[in-house]
Amino acid sequence: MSNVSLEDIVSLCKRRGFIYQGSEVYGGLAGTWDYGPLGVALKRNIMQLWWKMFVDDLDDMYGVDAAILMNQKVWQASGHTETFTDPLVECSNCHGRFRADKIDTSKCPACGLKGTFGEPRQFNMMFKTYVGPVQDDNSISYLRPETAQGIFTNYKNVVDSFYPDMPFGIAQQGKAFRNEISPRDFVFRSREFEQMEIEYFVHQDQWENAFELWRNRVHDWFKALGLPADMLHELEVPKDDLAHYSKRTIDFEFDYPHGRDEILGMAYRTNFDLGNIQRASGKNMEYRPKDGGEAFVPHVIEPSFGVERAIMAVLVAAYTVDELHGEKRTLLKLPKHLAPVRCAVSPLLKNKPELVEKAKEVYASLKKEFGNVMWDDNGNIGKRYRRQDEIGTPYCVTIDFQTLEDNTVTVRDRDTAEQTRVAIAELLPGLA
RNA sequence: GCGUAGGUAGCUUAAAUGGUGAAGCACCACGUUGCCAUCGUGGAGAUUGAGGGUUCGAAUCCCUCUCUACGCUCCA
Repeated sequence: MSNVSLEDIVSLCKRRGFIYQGSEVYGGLAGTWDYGPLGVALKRNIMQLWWKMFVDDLDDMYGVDAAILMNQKVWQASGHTETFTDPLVECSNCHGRFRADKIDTSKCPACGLKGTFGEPRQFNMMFKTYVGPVQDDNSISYLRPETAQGIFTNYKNVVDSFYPDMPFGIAQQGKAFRNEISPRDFVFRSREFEQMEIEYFVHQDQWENAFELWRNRVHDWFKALGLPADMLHELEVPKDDLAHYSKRTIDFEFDYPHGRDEILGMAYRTNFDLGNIQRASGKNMEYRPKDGGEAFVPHVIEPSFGVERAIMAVLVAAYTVDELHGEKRTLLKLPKHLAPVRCAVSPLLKNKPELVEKAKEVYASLKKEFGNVMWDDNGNIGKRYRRQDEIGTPYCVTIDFQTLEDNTVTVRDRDTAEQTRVAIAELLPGLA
């Protein structure tokens, strides 16, 4: 378990503009969260890092961005339509829940009492909607409950356009929607969330190699997020618990404030999905090796990342309370490439026009270079430092009287609170 | 969805058996302040989660809804 409470994280996120309750002015909407200025910056930094690590920096990866609304046949072929729309009944005594079409509803199979079931209700994890003006069975569509199918449905397109060597992968980032029974634990389980998913296509004989390859890449990812190894755990999902199409799954877990829980999952899904599409669509999903070898329907390794779960882990790992000059201080020790604000610029005193003017110059030049630079002349210099500590700004640049004489500034380090004098000309490369 | 506990200013908390809703921090303005939450003055900010009811009078009592936390349940 981590030593920070979920309450601390939620409070800081709201107070400092990271994450707010969705629809808050109207009393909220369960399972939805809105990102404020700092939150969206952190989120984008994380997603961009992922894209760079797993698409741009690799030779065997292709990116896609599929539509959220998909032909309902996608969800029929994948099994979601069937498995997400069961009629359920609940026992009013023991609260056991059962498929109304699978049991004798006159008696509860769990507690044995009679007449405890009410009317069966459709329990549908997929958000249903109608596409087009006519609302009938043919126009039904769903908000995707996972992004993976958008990759599978484009597998053939990517092969036809690029004819990549096997193995190769397709990556996608995007929203997914699930009507969770009980959203819980801040952004950990919500009804609208963001996934980053990869389907890595291999010949069946190669799946174990690919599994290890991605297992290592996942650990590189954790390292890039600055997550300490002792807060991360691999859970080898027991054979009995595996989905019927999976031969092996590892849940990567993190020590969240609410307990040890999944941060991402990695599954060997065999050729279940492409096989389903081939059957349902009648299109040939076979890959023809360039060397003239036998054609085959590729198997896949699927590393599936949750953005919000990564954000939460990053915040939890970064959240630190220490003591500085006899005062308690809260800081986020975010990796600097993830920090929402790269650096803050301040005049030592805001009522000295010559300091303010010089500081504005420095601010403008840094802003031009990094973009995410914050101007702060509120209160006194100590308060500004503490405020920046709390949002994880790695550096604070202060323009003082010596700056006016020799064009040097002080750069104050978030973690050590140490200050060093740096020539303005050296500032850009120093902060990069 | 079920059970339990809650929701008071941006945050943290006060408000005796129903009787004008406060404070600290944060925020804004002015002054002060030569390097780690200075000090002073002034200001703004709350139909007490929403809606209804009881009452002369409701943050407080009742009902409905909503949101959050915890336990079940659920969980590609």
